[in-house]
Amino acid sequence: MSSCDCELNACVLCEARLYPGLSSELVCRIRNLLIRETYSPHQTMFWEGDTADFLFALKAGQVKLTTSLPDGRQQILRLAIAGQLLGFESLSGRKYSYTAEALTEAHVCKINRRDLFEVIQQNPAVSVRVIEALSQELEQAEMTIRDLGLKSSTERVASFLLSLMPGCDGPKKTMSLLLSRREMAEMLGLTEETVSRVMADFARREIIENGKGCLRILNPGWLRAHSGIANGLAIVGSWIILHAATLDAFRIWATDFFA
Amino acid sequence: MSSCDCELNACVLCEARLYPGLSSELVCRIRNLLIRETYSPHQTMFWEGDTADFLFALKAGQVKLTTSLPDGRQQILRLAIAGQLLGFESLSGRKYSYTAEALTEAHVCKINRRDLFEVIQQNPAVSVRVIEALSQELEQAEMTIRDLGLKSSTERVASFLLSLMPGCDGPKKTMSLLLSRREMAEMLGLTEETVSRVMADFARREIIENGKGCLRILNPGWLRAHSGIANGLAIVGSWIILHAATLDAFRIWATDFFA
DNA sequence: CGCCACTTTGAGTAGTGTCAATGCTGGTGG
DNA sequence: CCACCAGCATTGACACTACTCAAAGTGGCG
Repeated sequence: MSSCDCELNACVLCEARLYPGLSSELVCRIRNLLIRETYSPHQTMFWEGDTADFLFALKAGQVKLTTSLPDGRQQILRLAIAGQLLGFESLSGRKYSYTAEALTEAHVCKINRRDLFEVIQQNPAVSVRVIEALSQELEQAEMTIRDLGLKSSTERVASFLLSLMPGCDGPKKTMSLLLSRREMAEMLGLTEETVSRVMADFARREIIENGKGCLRILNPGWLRAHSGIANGLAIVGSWIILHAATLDAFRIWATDFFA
Repeated sequence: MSSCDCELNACVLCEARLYPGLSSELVCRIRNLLIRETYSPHQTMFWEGDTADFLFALKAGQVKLTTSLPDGRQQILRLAIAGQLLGFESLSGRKYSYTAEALTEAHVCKINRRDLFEVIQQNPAVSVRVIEALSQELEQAEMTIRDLGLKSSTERVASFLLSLMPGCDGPKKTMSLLLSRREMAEMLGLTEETVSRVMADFARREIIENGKGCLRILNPGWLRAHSGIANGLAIVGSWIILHAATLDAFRIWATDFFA
């Protein structure tokens, strides 16, 4: 595993644990099919509509994926982060369905269609990994559909801000906001002005505090309560889940109803 | 291939061409891992939040996939049609991220997690097929995101109606509309009343003609022109494409500009 | 026949989009 | 060094889309 010139460990396609039972020479041979590239901020990795020759694995950095309507209206599909794969269209030789633009410096490795096919055919473990990555992105996309279909502007901005926080509700520390108001708007299906108004409103209520390119969440609880995901009463599949705080109100309603 | 009791050909997981080079006995063994089921209209195949034990392949019929916000607002993610796979969450043993409800009588076969894993590990061709299915659904989901983020109510209804037509712009023949106004609204991120108004408007302008549960598109051209996908000028990636009709207007603008 | 679910339509309004003006900041060129 | 400019953000006034609430029409079914 150390006899060749491949040095990458952060890439989903490169990780040794993907190739269980393979000799280290073989692993290195696979690794050598990968092309390393670095993109600087604002640089475009590929354009929507270009023929999809490569599958990209993002090792570090953030990438913005956008698509457009013919008249120029633009939508950000999602922000890709380290560990994700871009350009699955390459597998079936279609065209990229979105434009990928680096937001930060971005380190990727890419693999061309033919090589990818070979690797997948020969290494079931890789296929499984790819399938899992794809299915998680699909699930994520479906959550976005739900949000765009159902949520108000306030809820959209609130859940967007929460999505920037690293999972856990850690201490209210400053984090970087790579997107401009316009880009946030393009991501949330709103206008620049609406986003600006909502953000300004949040700042006035001391829910957030925003500097240039950075942001501090002062009251994550408020955001959660107004992000449309936690309302005291949850309907999940065939289950109705009541938050303790809601229960009293429900009891009153119920006694009234059954009286 | 004919010596066992498997009789299915319409299912992506069952098709013999997926298993090139396998003996017919082996193909039959795989086929025997599949469980056939039939659902009647309005029957629920699985609920959002249930543990995902099975991957479903839809052989015939249409299925509605919905997800909800905790307060009950509901969003239709998409309509699944014959040939598609549902419930990829089963692969990683997660929970279903949506509820699947049959719109018509639906024939499926399902396979449990353990068996699925085995088939995938042993048959690269199956993996590739699954990856392609997934990546197409992801692309479809991304188009939905774009539409919900950017389009007006008229554009949403127009493109929805077009999506019901079988690709080609055939003769204006009657087709079935399985969704109620409420369901169309839940799919398009609108309200029942808005959808009703737009549809009534289309009918008054003789763009469509609607009976109960069916629909005839009289003027597909108008719909295309107002679906946000064809405006004479297209910006695709780094390319600017002008429709001939737009070219004159552009020339005028350009001469003016460079004067 | 009445009931029910679904659809259509109207009136009024809340929430966003549109347009325009202002201020701020960082970069550029004289 | 400063003047200038372009881009970004904020804010206000206003318009308009789509939502809300309400009422009435339609068709199927027991």
